[in-house]
Amino acid sequence: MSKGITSRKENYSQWYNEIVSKADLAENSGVRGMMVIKPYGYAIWEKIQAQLDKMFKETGHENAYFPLLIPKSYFSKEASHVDGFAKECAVVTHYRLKAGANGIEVDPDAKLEEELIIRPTSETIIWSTYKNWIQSYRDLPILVNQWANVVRWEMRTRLFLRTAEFLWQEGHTAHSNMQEALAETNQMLNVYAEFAENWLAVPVIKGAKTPNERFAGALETYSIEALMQDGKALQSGTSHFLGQNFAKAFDVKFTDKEGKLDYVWATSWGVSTRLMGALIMAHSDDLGLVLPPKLAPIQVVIVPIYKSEEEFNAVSKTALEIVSELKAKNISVKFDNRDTHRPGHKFAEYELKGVPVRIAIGPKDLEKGTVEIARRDTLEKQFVSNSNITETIEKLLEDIQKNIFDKALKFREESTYKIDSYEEFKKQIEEKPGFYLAHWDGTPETEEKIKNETKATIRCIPFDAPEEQGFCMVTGKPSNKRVIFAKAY
RNA sequence: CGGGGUGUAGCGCAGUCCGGUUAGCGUAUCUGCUUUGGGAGCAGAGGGUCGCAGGUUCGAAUCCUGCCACCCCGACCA
Repeated sequence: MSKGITSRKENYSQWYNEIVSKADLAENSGVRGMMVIKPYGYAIWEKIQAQLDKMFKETGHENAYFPLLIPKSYFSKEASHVDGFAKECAVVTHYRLKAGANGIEVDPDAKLEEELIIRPTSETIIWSTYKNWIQSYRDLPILVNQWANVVRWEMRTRLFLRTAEFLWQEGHTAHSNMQEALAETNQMLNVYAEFAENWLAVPVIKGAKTPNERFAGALETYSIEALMQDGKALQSGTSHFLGQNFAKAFDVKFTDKEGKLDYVWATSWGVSTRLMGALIMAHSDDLGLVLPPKLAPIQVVIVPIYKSEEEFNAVSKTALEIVSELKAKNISVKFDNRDTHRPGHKFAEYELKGVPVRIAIGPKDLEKGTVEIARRDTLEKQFVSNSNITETIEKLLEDIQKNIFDKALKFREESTYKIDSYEEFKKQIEEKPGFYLAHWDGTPETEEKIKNETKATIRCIPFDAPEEQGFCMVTGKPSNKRVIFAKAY
């Protein structure tokens, strides 16, 4: 492994790529735009999954699984949905190969009568199924989630941030009335925000998308928006209020308490492996990945320092005692006893991989009855007496979790600007990318004009934006709250 | 799909303009010895369809033709 990585200042996107590859998170595969998630990266994703899954179940949801392939006819039932996804769908047209003149080839006799779409999202197959599940208000609500992969044929891809195939969860719920569906949409956005802030340690802004940025087929799209260290926004989770659009498209009606037929109300919500991108870009530094302790596959690593075999044995004895103490406290710990690498190499390696806490034990420590404890986020080191190790580490893990959140929040606050002049906006968003709070006249035309001229888009209309009379920075028309503009991933 | 670029050892590259030893360097790998409190040192070894297919030539990584792949920049997007 070559030493060091490109600094953020030097080349931010190269820095990102190097962290992904050198921290062993993922790599490109033989299929353009599709990634291999490596064991260390997948271990983080599993932790993300485990926690979200728990939160979904706590809010009454159940997991299920729907097919990967969707008949083209299902897909085309909801008009705006088709418009939104048509250009990035992979299509299955045949079901057999045969040996041909140039090796293996598609058997032209095995053409499918109806072509199948590889799901870019599952609303259509799910609503065609829900039709059979729902007759009465007694069948509602349906609160289902699925963990799955989806394919969107992206032209330009980046590991985790935009890949042609990605892993995600998609929740699909059905309700008997609008209020309940809207409440669900809100609830799940709150679940995402809580997860982002308390687990990923990434502060997010909750808000509504403008019509331009809405999910294809939704009446409302809510999102959580995070700010990355280069001043670009990353949409980190979305929750959609679908109204009765899909129920109408798939003819899903139920009989209410009064015996009247009505269409079912729907929501859908998802987060993806893109969260890994958020995690990386929010906290990491020029030495490598920085992981929040709550999601780190290895929370503590122990590096032995020794010359002779006797020294190694003595150090190991202490190390193994610490391992069992920490394990008893449910802290994941690795004792790196490889003899093939020297301590300095290991230090650098675990910094690159973002392990939150490192313990080094050598002969000098054994004499003094101490160990050296280093934290990844601030790089501070301290010597701690053997009797206080577990306690110190428990506190340290909490501190690190909190500290990286605070740091990210401070960065976001310092990179958020109120702006009223469009001229100023155009200049500043180039020089100092970040969140720009500005008045907007509410029209898609103005939003489009700003996008074309600056590449910045409205990330969301924040829920907590205070009422404030002002004037659209472009057209001068009246506006009563500020929206967030930023360049986005 | 438009514009630009690159394909040479696992990875990163030189060599290509101007054809000519056995295709080289860094790193990684393997072996041995010395090392081990911040990415070890020395010595030795292994590893190549030079993107693919044709052509020109006594001779092609190098020149010509066609094809393929990947990367960057745009249009589209979680």
